Amino acid sequence: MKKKLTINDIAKLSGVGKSTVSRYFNEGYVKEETREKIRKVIEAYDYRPNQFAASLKAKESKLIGVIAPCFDSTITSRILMNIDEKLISEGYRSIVVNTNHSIERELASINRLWQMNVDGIILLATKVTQEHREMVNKIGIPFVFVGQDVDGHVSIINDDYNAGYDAGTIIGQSAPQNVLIVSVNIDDVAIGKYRKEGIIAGLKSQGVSNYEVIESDFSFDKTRDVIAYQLNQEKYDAIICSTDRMAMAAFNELNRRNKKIPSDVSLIGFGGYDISALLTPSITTFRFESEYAGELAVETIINMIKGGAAKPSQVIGYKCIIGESVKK
Amino acid sequence: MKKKLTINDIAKLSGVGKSTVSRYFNEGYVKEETREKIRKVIEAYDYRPNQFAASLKAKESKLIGVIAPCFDSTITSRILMNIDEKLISEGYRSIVVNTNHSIERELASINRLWQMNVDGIILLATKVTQEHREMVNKIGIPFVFVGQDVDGHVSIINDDYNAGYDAGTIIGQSAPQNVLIVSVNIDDVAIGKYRKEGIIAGLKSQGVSNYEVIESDFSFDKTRDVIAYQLNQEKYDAIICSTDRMAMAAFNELNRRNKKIPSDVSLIGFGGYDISALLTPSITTFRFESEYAGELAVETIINMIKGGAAKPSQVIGYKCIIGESVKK
DNA sequence: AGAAAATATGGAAACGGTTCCACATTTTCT
DNA sequence: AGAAAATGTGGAACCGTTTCCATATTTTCT
Repeated sequence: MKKKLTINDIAKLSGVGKSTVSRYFNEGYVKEETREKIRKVIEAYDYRPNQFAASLKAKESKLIGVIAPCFDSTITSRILMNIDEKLISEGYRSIVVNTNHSIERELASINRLWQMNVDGIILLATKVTQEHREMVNKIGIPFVFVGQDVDGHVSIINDDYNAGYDAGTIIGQSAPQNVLIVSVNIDDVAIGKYRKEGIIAGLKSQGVSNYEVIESDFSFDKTRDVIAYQLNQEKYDAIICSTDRMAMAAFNELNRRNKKIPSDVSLIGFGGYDISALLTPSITTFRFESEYAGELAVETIINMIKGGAAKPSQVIGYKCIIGESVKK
Repeated sequence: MKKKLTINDIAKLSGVGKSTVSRYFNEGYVKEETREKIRKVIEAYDYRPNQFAASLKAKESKLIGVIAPCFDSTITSRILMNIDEKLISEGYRSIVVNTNHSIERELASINRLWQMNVDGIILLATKVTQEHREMVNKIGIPFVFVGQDVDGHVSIINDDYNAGYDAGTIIGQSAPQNVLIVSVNIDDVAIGKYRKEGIIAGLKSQGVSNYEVIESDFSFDKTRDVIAYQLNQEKYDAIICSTDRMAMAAFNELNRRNKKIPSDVSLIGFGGYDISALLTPSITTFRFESEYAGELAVETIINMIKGGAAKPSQVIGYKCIIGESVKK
């Protein structure tokens, strides 16, 4: 393993002081002539300054920590990709951490990122606890929550209530006899509360009051079990699922029971997963502008880093992708 | 923003030298009594040593760079998740970078990670160029390729030929008249060459020689277009797709044409995506042991870091997940 | 009991950069 | 032309750690 060159080596090789080389990289005064000498050496040896050493003395590390609950959700990867993209275009780098839905690992990750001197942290949140708030206050670096509204903190949130309302309305318009709403624990306030409340309000707006709410988690298997159990108890002709993955579980269970969508049962989901469009029939779903969420998160955090005042919470929109899964 | 404490502050606060505090963290001689004093201070102020500063002096950064072509593939997130998991359990951290399928960004990422002093890099590879080889040689840190066999370098590879062979055999046993193989560019040697060659050999083993190979990329849209075009030209009663996403494109196109699977056309894919099982009919697919690939990659790279001799390439297995998409 | 080994500790020198400062050279202004 | 301003440069200090070394102190051995 060849030894890595340092700024000192470059300085010697090009016959200038190390501070001049440093300035070369950080836009300080360097004469064109000197600049050229340094450029040649750097190119010849393909030298790159060590980021860690740089951020040790400089206040900025140009590093943003991004914490995600998982990598295997369409939405998550969509946001992640856009955060990454935008971050790079703004001259930052990202460190992505996967917590695999563990709250402890989430908190531990915040600490680890902090140790790494990141300039800020973006958290793709599902459940925000008191501990989160305390930790955010403690570390005192710019922090942006995506997906959950955390009062007193900066967050980028989906317009969950209204998307829910629209979904409820669409299902309501199909004049269902009995609606099953598959939601999640209220710990996830955005989905378990706002989205759900929107759905219910939407249904009511169409005069539908015959509905039942059951709770699942985001997993396919659990959701299918929960729905299967519920379908054994009672008859439904419409199912509203909190995410597309959950809608897929419903889809699967309905297929298994030979229920036709939408003639027997209408189905609707949230997320705008690509696959929703692939199924036959395709599933009506709500797609949040996650690309925009990623971008906005980056803009917001960079603004905070630069000392700008941040608005506490910003809402991103959605659009309905109409499929064939709702009865006319 | 509260000022971050340094090891010096901790040393003063607990009345010991900073080297003692350092030893406290790095298992050196510290008397139980002293240890206790330090522990108290650290806990009171919730101090954590700055990783960057640490890795500046110490040879190890305990950081592994992981480069992925995207985040939105089932396989990728599966591998990523396991790499992460295993890395943490081994006392390392990962820096995950998404290159969004851009070769330039891939090369740039290698450089960036190198600048960050990572102890090693794991690359989830699709296409490996000469530049890759040169760069790997240049940076001289442990490097593991996952998914592609790179001669002279360490790689973890799928048993593509045999999986292909089995797929070919299964389709071959259904005695098809005319088979369409949807492959990818040979730049992706693993899939575009070995997997394809395995498929063809498998078909031949069952006496099938009536097949055609077309080329697509990994995207849904392109693949559907390519298949649609081909179906306009000729009649096929079996389609073998190189990935499940591509199989989904075929699925979609066949549905659109009212072709029944498997009675009109048999369909088979690779990857073991969850959704393959959800479709009706479910699609027969080959699932590589990607969890194991992740683990193995980590074991291998840590072994290399510790100076152990690494075997050039290790093959991971697969299993066939039988669906209902192949005619008996 | 005395020597050798093991345990404990703090000071100082790295690590590879950035930045402050003092000073030299060039350009611009009146 | 001379002063002021802008440009250019190198040395030294510093960022927050680890590690080497010198030096105590304690334990173990013969």
